[in-house]
Amino acid sequence: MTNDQPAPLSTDFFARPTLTVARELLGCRLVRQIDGATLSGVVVEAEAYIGPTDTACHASKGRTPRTEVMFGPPGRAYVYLIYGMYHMLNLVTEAEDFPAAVLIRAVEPQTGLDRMQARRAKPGRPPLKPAALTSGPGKLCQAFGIDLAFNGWPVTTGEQLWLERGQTVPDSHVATGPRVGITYAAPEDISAPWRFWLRGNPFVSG
DNA sequence: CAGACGATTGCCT
DNA sequence: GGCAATCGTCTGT
Repeated sequence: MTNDQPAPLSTDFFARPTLTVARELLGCRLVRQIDGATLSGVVVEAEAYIGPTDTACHASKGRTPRTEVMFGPPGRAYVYLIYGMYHMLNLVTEAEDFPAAVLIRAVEPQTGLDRMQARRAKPGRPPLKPAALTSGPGKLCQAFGIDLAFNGWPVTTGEQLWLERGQTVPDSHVATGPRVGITYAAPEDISAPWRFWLRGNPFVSG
């Protein structure tokens, strides 16, 4: 039978080197089904966190209840709470028992912007501009309704939360640089160019 | 069990 | 540009 719907990215997609996955996630669509609506956005910024020797990676401090998901099979979500208020969405990569993940830092909203607006709105404040809806890891989780309930969620089944291959992004459109907010890490990890984004895209967190 | 802190955000000066 | 918000997780007593 024919099927016009794009398939969710598979386990094989995530079971590769984390830098490769982070780079190739650019241009892919993040899709969320919630309250009978479909929200989606194109990934425009992502960061790689790679294994036990990467001191910026949570799992470098060992296997704990929180980091357990990163030691598990690829293609699952690693979601955690930061500063008591914001959720971060990561996708587990590489082989089982090698703890690594890609942090989705920003998406360009495509569908369901009104729902995102409603989720992000603050009482007594003017409506947010589209560029403010999902231009940060905490923002996009709030806009997409992603919280700790999704920790460990398989993003390869096409239910509730998944990714789809999008338009191929040429290397000339990709910029790389150091990761954001990891001042506690070792100098060589702070300077590693493991952040990827679409050059000039206004939805990048900056 | 107390205490420190964080892969952020948004309000305030 | 400074800084408070707010809580799960981890460390050390």
